[in-house]
Amino acid sequence: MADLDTLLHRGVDTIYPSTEALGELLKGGKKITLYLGVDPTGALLHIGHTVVLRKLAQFQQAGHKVILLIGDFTGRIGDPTGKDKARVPLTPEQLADNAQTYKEQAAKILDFDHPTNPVELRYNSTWLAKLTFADVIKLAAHFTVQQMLERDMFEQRLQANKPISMHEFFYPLMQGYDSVAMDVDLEIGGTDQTFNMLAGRTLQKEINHREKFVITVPLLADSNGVKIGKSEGNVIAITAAPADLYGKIMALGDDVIVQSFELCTDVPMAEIKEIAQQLAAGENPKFAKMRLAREIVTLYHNTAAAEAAEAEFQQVFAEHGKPTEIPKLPIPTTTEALTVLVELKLADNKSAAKRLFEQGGVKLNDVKVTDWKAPLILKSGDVLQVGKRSFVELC
RNA sequence: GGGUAGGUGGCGGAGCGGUCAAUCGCACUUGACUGUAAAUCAAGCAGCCUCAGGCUUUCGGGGGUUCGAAUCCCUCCCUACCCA
Repeated sequence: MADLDTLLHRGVDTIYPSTEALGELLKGGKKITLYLGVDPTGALLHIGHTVVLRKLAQFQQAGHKVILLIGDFTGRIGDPTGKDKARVPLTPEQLADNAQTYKEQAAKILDFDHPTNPVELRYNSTWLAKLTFADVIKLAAHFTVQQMLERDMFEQRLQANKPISMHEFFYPLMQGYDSVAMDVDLEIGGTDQTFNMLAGRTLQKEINHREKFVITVPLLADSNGVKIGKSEGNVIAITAAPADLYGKIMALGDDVIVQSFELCTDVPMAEIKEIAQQLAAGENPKFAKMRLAREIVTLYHNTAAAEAAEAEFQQVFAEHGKPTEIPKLPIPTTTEALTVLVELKLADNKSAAKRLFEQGGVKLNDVKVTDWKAPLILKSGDVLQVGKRSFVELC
C-alpha cells in the first residue's frame, strides 16, 4: 500500500496549493474524494496514460474515494485542438462503447469491483447537459478574459496569430464545473491539464466555498520533450501482448529509463536511485531497460509472461532469430512480387513494396530479395520478412 | 462594416505561369552502425504501369484565361492582424 510520502511525492509534478496543505489533510486520516476526467475518445491507453491512473490507484488503495469521470459532454462538443477537422459528434452508443473500452483498459490499474471501495464511473453530461444559458453566463462571470489568456496554450496561439475559438474558453469552465458538481476534494491530471484543473479549484472555492486540491503528474517524455508513446506506430498500448509490450519498452531511448521506473513501476525509490547510479557509473543501460520492461510486463500480465517475453526478445533481437509466433497467412494467388507484399499486408501499396525491395528490406527465408520484377514464388512454410520486425509465414 | 495579409502534402513551412508530384525541417519507412535502442550516416516518403522511362490524380471549394496554372482572373468558403 502506498504510504503518505509516496502519495505526495512519487510521480508527482506539483500539488496546488501546496504539498504541505494536502499532506495536513491526509495526515488526519480523512478519506477524501478525488477524480480524473478523461475524454471518451475510444483510443488505446498507452504507457503515458498509466502514470496518472497509477496515482489514482495509490489513492484508492489508501482508502480514498476515486471517481473516473467520462467527459461525454465535453467530448460531444468537440476538441478544440484539431482545428479544421469538424469533429463528428459521437452517438450515445459510441460514447457508451468508448467508455466501456476505457474502463476495460483502466481496470488493469484501477479496481472497479472492489468490495468496499470500488472506483466509481461517472459521466459529466449528467450535470453539464442540464445547465441553462443563464447558468453558463454565471459560470463565465467567475473568470476574466485576461485570466483565460494566461493559459500558455492560448498565449502561444495569440503570439502566433493562430485562431482561438470562443468555445475553447468554455472548456476550462465545463471541466471546472465538474469539480463543483461532484464536490470533490482533489483532482489529478497531467501537467497539460493544469489550467483546467485550477479553473475547477477557483469555482469550487467561489461556489462551494471550499478548497479543491490539484495534483499534476509529469508527462512521460524523452530528453527532447517528445511525449512517449505519442508518435504513431509506436504507441505502447498497455493491452499489448507481452512480447510486443516488452519490445516496445526496449525501444525507448535510454534517457527515459529512470523516469519510467519512477512513473510506471512499483520499484521502490531507493532501488531506482541505485539503478540511476549504476547507469551514471557506465553500466550498460540495456540491463536496466530489460528490468524496466520486465517490471511493466509483469504489471499488466504476469511474471511468467514477462520471462517468456524476455526470452523471446533475446532470440529475436539479440540473436536475430525469428519470433516464436509468426502470423500465418495463405499463399497469395499471384506471384507478382509487389502484389504479394500488398496482399500479405507487408506493404501499404505497390510503390511502397517496390521501395522495400529496392532498399533491401525484404527477405525470403532469411535470403535478401531485391529483384521485384522477378516472380516471387512461395510455398507453404516459407517465411517472408519485411524490415526487422514483420514476419509472415505462408500456409 | 472598412482595410491588410493569408489558406500548399501527417505537421511546420518554401514556391508565385513551364525545368513542380512541388526546396527544406519534423514525423514516418528501409538499410548501415549498435546494446535492442538513442545519436549518427545513407536512401525513401501521391498512386499506377515489368519501371534508368511513362501515365493518372494533388497545392481551401467552384468556374475561367492560357499551348501550359500551386502560381493569373472571377466567385464562394475559412483564418489572422489593424481600424470602426
